[in-house]
Amino acid sequence: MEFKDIIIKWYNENRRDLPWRNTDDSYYIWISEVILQQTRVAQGLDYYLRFINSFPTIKDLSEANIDKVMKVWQGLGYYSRARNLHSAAQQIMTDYNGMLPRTYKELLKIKGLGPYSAGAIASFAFKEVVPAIDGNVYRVLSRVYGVFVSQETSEGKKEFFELTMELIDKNQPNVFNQALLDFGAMQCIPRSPNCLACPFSDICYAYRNNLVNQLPIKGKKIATRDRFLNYVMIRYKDTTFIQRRLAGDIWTYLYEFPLIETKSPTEIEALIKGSTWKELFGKEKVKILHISQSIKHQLSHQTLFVQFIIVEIRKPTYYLNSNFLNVSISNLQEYSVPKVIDNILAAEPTEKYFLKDNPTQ
DNA sequence: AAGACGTGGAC
DNA sequence: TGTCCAAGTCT
Repeated sequence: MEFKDIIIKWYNENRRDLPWRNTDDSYYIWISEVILQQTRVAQGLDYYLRFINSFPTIKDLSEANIDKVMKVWQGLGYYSRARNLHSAAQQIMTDYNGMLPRTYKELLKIKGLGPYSAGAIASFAFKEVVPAIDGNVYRVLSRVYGVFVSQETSEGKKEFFELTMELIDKNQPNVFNQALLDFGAMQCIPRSPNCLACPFSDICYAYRNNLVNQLPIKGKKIATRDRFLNYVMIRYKDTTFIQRRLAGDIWTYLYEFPLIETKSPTEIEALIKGSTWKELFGKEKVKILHISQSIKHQLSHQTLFVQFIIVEIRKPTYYLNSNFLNVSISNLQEYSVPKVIDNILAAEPTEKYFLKDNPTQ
């Protein structure tokens, strides 16, 4: 049996039943592919269901408020995906007559779709004979065929693309590509794969040469830096102040409380003396209600130390009113916030500082 | 071309 | 506890 026959046979016996595989609608396949970028099925499944329920068509998505889209995406990470989906939907309405383009080449022009996703959509939805090469495919092919060039180099990308084109089943590229994905995700897994139960064990280069743990060749790891985020949750009557994060940093378009970022852990006394505090509050009286513990939150290449300072004011400054959104505490949940803020709001009963009968009032 | 961009599960 | 890394893309 050829490679394609073995992997498709394995797929027919082991495939996962996933909602985006029970549809031919390219919109749903598109959404699923974007959600699954760098994201496990278990993590993305609920988001997929909520997303297509909230935005059933491209038109719905294109007409939706970006804040609503971000709210549905809240907690999933890599938020540029949600922004790109939204703007791509508008791009498709104006430039593509409301229909997702049907070829790999045209799909590459859609915001948020790179070589993998364009190949996945082109093959899954439109049966185009084109590879859909992701981390799973790199891993399977590098092991079975002993490919030692890193996938991150342009040389490696070319080599894997050509190898996949040789192996692909031209009569059913959709089944072949999905089979390769599932095989990598379920059988040829990164650590401790069960090679004894593998249909390729007799031909697998890595298994025969005891190199399963050395392949695929992985790039260098990235350095992480520390950041210290001091959030000032302001109580003004039954409202608080938030702002939307701008582009150029983490969490673009998510909301957050007034932020004082420092280069090192900083005591409240120092924060009060700083310029941001003076900007926020001017000469108004500020009553400290609560200071939370510092929460450590790990991003892919930043270690965040996040602290909440809950304060009460009698009168907002002009600066506060003009630079922040004044929202009722009961409406706070309508706004998309980073996971770490959501976690703190859930863990600490912050609302109690906003209750009318609060003894501190 | 290399670094930025989230989060959570597994070991 | 720390490290890896998962259906990648963008700049």
